[in-house]
Amino acid sequence: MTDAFSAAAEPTRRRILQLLAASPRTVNEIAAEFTSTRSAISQHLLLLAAVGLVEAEKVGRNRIYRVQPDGLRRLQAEIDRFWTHELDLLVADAHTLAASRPTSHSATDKDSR
Amino acid sequence: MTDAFSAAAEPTRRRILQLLAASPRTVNEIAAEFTSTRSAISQHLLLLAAVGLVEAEKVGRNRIYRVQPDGLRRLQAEIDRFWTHELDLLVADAHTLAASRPTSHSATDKDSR
DNA sequence: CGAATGCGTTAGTCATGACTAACGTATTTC
DNA sequence: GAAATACGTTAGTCATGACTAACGCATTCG
Repeated sequence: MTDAFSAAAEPTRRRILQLLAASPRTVNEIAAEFTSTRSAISQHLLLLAAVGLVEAEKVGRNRIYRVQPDGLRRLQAEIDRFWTHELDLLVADAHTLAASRPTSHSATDKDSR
Repeated sequence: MTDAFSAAAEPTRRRILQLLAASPRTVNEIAAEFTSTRSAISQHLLLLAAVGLVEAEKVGRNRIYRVQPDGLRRLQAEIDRFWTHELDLLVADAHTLAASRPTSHSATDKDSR
């Protein structure tokens, strides 16, 4: 697991990143948002730190984790590189198709979201 | 593995999606781009089809895979939902910081990429 | 009709990731 | 200084995913 894309894709880590983006937190504060143990969350945090998506600041006996903006920018670059021109065109096609065929299954599917 | 985000994050599947976005292909044509067996690629394709990111059209004894634009749109929506307002702000900060502190560690780190 | 081709399927292996429990360490509190 | 707190660390389990090999089915070709 060396790339930020794969690291950020895991559902638990996605939530962690969103929590930390809202505001930096300690490990216990983060773990309080989940049902699994603090150890599990700590390991997720260490992984996120290993790929440079978060960083920790030790203050007293606490470790305050925060998102690392530069790592986040790398993640965005990875996603952008994946989201090639062709993919973009296909999505655009999906939009126009959904607009022109409002009664198709894709349109109802869109409503349910 | 039910969400498109996790499914698309796997490196091999990322490449498959990009290949299919450029143009639809048969399983053998796709497998030719990789070192692993056709079976492995086929299973990746079935997984991608299961989450609705690709679809197959049977023509003769070939199965032509193509990206499913609607599924791709769902993936984009998932990524957008992950990429919250806060994450966006942090990335914007990274940009301005990189511009204002070109000699900082983050700037040299950027150069090495 | 028999051989070859294109794929999906299945079984089984191997590596890896997510997790818990127990422990060790630094720091604060009393 | 002893207990409590906040972590990281380690070991070990369990589930899952990536993969190969072998097989089966349909389709095309000779």
